[in-house]
Amino acid sequence: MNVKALCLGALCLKDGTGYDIKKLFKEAFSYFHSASYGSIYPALTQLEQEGLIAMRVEAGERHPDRKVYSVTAAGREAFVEELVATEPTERLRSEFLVLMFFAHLLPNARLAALLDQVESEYRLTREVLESIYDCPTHTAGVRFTIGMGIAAMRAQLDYIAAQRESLLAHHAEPPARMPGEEPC
Amino acid sequence: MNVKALCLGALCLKDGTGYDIKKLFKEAFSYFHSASYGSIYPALTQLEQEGLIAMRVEAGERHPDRKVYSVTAAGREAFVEELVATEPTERLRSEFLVLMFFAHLLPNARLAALLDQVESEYRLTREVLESIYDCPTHTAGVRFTIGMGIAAMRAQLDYIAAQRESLLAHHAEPPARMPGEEPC
DNA sequence: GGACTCATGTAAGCTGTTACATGATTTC
DNA sequence: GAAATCATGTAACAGCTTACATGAGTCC
Repeated sequence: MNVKALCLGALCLKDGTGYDIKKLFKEAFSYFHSASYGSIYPALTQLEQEGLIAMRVEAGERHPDRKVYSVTAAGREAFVEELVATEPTERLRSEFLVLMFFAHLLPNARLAALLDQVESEYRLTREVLESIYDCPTHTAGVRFTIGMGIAAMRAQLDYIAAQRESLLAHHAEPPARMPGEEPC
Repeated sequence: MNVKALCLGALCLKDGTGYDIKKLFKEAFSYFHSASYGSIYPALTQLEQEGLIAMRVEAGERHPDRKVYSVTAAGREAFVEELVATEPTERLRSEFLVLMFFAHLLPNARLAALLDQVESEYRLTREVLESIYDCPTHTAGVRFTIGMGIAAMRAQLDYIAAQRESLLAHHAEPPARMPGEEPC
């Protein structure tokens, strides 16, 4: 599922502009996907050319002109087809865990700062997700994704809190390793 | 941190071939990063040209010739510099959660199958991580990353188990929404 | 007056994947 | 005899990000 398909999906929920879709990526989608204007606007142009979405211009009085897109019947059908064919893959890309993997190469102060930073980012994400969880307009599926994010954030925060002390205390100690022992 | 930097990092742990590094990505790194041969081999060529790693050929008797790379002093320095300058960003890209977000567009059977599939993938990941957790050669940092993966997998498995019934029971029910109510 | 929000787009370029190409050895 | 593991690489392409370019309105 690329950005194009996700824009189509976003418009299946509600008509909107490229700007609106970007907001959706920053808010509801943010825990599991992201996209920049540089991919959203070209995607919308293409979708329109393919007849999967339709565009109307709303002249602005107190704001710039908006190009409001809405999904067509063909577009809705195409999106459902795409959904059904999509495999539930996941991939995490965490520079934080890369840094932790090589923690023995970092100064203690930097390590402590990293943990602080990530902790506060996780906390913020958790708070944002918690604040939108209870909205009555959410479908069960939407609520499931938000809840999944909250569960992950909580577990990761608990884990960091539990490990912090021992990690900083033992930092820079070489691993206990017998001569000739093979790494596993 | 791109694949090139991570190859350099891998060689800071232990000399090895491109094939060995790919194995590291499939095993120890797999929870938080990935890379294919198509990016690893060109990265090694470049790193060698830059003098950050050195290559020797081990003629194979019972296997193909291997190009074994090892990090140079300059390479080790460059890697530490890169590490210190790296921000602890994270991004998840989950097609699974996209599918769940649009669950109301999927048939019930497909939804149930998705949950089964993801559950068994999480369980497998958790088992693999648990099986490598106790190795005495791990640094504290490496153990932290493995533990983080285990904590996340456990939380996500618990969450799916807790939500499954109600999700499938209420599936396809329209969200309770008052006329004129704005989505949030 | 400054910062933030609303609003749309392009172009260059980075990064990485997939598919292809090859072939020996080892394990079941 | 089949499948998996070991081993190296290239080329085409997908896909996305960053930086640039522009400008009005609104809130503090």
